[in-house]
Amino acid sequence: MDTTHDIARDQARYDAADSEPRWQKAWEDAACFAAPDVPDGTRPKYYVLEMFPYPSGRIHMGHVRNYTLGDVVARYKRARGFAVMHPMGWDAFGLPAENAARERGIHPARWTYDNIATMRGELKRMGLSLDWSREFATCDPEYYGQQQALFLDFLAAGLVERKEAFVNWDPVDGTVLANEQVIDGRGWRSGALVERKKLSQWFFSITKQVDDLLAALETLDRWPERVRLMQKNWIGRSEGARVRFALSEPVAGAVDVEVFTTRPDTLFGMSFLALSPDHPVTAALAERDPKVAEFVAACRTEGTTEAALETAEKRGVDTGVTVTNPLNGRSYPVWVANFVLMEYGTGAIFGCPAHDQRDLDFARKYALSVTPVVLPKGEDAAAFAQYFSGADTAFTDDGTLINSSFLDGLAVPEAKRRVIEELERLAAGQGVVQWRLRDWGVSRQRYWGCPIPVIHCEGCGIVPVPKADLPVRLPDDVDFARPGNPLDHHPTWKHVDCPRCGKPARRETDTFDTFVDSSWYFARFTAPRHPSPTNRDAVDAWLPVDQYIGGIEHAILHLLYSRFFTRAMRDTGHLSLPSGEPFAGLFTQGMVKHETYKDPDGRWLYPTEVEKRQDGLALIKGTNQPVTVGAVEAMSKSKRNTVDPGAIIDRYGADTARWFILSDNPPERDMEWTEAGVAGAARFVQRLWRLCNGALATLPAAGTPAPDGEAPLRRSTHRTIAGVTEALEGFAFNVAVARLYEFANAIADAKGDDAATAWARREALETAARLVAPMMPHLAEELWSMLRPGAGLVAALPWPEADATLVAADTVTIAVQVLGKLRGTITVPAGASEAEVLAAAEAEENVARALAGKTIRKRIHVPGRIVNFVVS
RNA sequence: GCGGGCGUGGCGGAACUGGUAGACGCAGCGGACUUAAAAUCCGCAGCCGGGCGACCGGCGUGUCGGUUCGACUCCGACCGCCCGCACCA
Repeated sequence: MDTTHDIARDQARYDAADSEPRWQKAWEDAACFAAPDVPDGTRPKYYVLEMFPYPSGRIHMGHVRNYTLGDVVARYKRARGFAVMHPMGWDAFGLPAENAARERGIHPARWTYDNIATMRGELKRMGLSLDWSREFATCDPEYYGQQQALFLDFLAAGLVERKEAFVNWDPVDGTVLANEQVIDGRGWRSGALVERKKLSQWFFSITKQVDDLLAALETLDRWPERVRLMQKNWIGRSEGARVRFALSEPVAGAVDVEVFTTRPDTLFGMSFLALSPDHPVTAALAERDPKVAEFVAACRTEGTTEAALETAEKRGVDTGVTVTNPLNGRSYPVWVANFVLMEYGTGAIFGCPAHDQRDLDFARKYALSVTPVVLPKGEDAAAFAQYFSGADTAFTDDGTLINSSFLDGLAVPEAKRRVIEELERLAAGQGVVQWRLRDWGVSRQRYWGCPIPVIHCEGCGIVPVPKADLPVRLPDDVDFARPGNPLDHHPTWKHVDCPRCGKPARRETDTFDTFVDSSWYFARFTAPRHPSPTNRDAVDAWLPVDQYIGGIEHAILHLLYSRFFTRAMRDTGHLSLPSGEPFAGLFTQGMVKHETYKDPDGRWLYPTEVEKRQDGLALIKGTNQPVTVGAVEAMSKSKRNTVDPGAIIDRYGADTARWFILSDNPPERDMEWTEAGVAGAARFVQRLWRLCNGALATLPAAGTPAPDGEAPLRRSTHRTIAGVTEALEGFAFNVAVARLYEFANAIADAKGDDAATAWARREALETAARLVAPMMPHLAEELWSMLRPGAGLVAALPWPEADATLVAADTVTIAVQVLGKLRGTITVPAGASEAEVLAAAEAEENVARALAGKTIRKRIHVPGRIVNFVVS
């Protein structure tokens, strides 16, 4: 290799490894990204937030994508004159830290804070314009202590309840399992069959706000439609009626059974009543009827896995008891059925097989009666009755009521109204709105979470920890060798005196669901060290978050809980936020995917282990062993199709990684990470730098007034400003990238060395530096410092303004069609009259040929766009 | 089953409010530079047909139909893929 040649080459290259840390330091020294505690009002505020990471150990490409998107927005908005809040922190409580403690003997706190240190370093290398002074981790006592204060206020305000609820109990490990730790009905670690166990737990009363949480979805016009839909479905509002059916004999004190139905209009088509296996009346019946008891026990043992639930056949058992339908006074059998859920409605239904598919399946199986009461439009009553003698498909649409006494002849909606009136008159039921959403259970029997600040006293009951005693800190000396919750078997921690009566009492040993931690962190960022949960001046000035960015996997729970929290915080005086909505704008980014590779033995290979040859064949690096190239899938450790962001930054620099991630496709879609794509991005970084470096010697001095003469490059410059601006405003980052590629081509093509072109070249290069800045901030600074030494940082510059007269074309190219088919184009002055345009169009050679011998019937002219001749 | 989204070259994708489909990039091909390679630069490139050629014609945005002077864009039906929810009464 020719060494001198190589050095010459290296000197003419942009060195990201040298440049990027330099500019990161320059931004830090100038405190470019520090947000004011309270915006001073001279500039509008803009709060950009990306979902904060769980400190799992290393950052991954999903983080890189997420934080790059947010950083583009933050830098762009800052340049547009906004006071920008762009903070970062850590969602630091959670199970993996406890697993590390159990598996490797590392304390959860140590593991977590070590990971945070690593990941903070990785994020800093990306050159993100974050205000690091606001950083916190949710496991900082300073943070979770304020969370405990919030909880106490919620408790006092009646937004918290204590109720019994089922948990997944692992009898071998003696521990509660999260749903994802239950695999095929067994504990993931012990393999023991998981039991449903009832425990007293804390609940946030999210259902108290359900109306507003649903209605306000309509106002979130900067949220993706599908997220709003998912929330809407999750909340699940349905209108119907509760109806009480008198039991033929009292059962354990109960004289009737209440059902919920959305189809009270079909009450005359009733065939049976079905109870959930978990219904209290079922429990009472089971005590005296072994058949019922046996059936209930059978339901308990299956039904745990979702797959089993889906495919489970409808089964039931007749209890021998009957109920009376309040409308017609007839008796119907009471069954216990496996498909009736205790968690929804009243845990009991009335069965109308003709108009509900599940009820029909059930009725056919047990030969129960089927009476049609809603006649489809245009159907003959007798024929319809005949149909139901054997049909397996229920009729669930609208129609006209039949066989229904006073409802006969009414349409379904009317019949519903009428029957509810009647039920209310009879005091046998009432119209109700039913919700699918249930209260949010927040108790977790775990160590690494925020302690729930209450004390259980035998005499006083549940006593809140006085605020002066907050935070209730997690003890450090915990034993993970024993199964179960370390807080529960800690020798001293839970033993405290009751704050009310002073007698020995017991601390709550449950900790909060980690979704609680992430439900208000965006508010805490506005005053992260404040001695109460929020500083009203700061939080009211900064909220709502103007642009929230993260993965679709949080579309329901995290966002819904946060929406609940801001409302609850408003009710308890911690913020005002009139809309109640924490996130005015939401953007959900797609996943980062990569090809998968396997060696001849079927083992997964990392992309770094694979070499792709020119002919497309893939081999294991350094060998001749063939590699099987598999599908492009979401990056995952198990499939080893991951690319380490650190390695990419080492090799190419952060700007290249950012640029590639933005350029590949629209940010809401899944992207494929490819080596060729990164290399292409790296090429552009060099090209832009070379374009600038190569032109430096010929540029006029900075600030020279524009000389006389035309330079077409100026039009490119100002059109690019307009184009990139429009693209960034619309989150079309891939389009912004394309405009900048075009611009680089235009700069390279403008070869003239006259004064006007040289001046335009400086303007173009300076503009390019500023327009790439949101996406490639380090390169932007480097270019700017070459073009304007000593002129400060791009990060502090306003966004370039497009000159409207240069954006507007002086000539326009107009397509000319004959009968809608393109026959040619003409170029005319921008202000040309219609007559001139039409004349030029008819004169165009190819158009003239197409028009020859035809009669023009109509001339359509859309100024600046098109001419179309209709001929015959 | 219910709800939602998406179908454009070899690939990712672009296209304002219905107005030149395929911008830009990746991969590819040809050329220049080089002893050679890398890097870089210049050029070609939807498909089919015709012409030595500048070019010309036809077809073309999942399929079929409709509205319109004109449809990737609007409407209807269908096909395919993806996502969410799901025994919710």
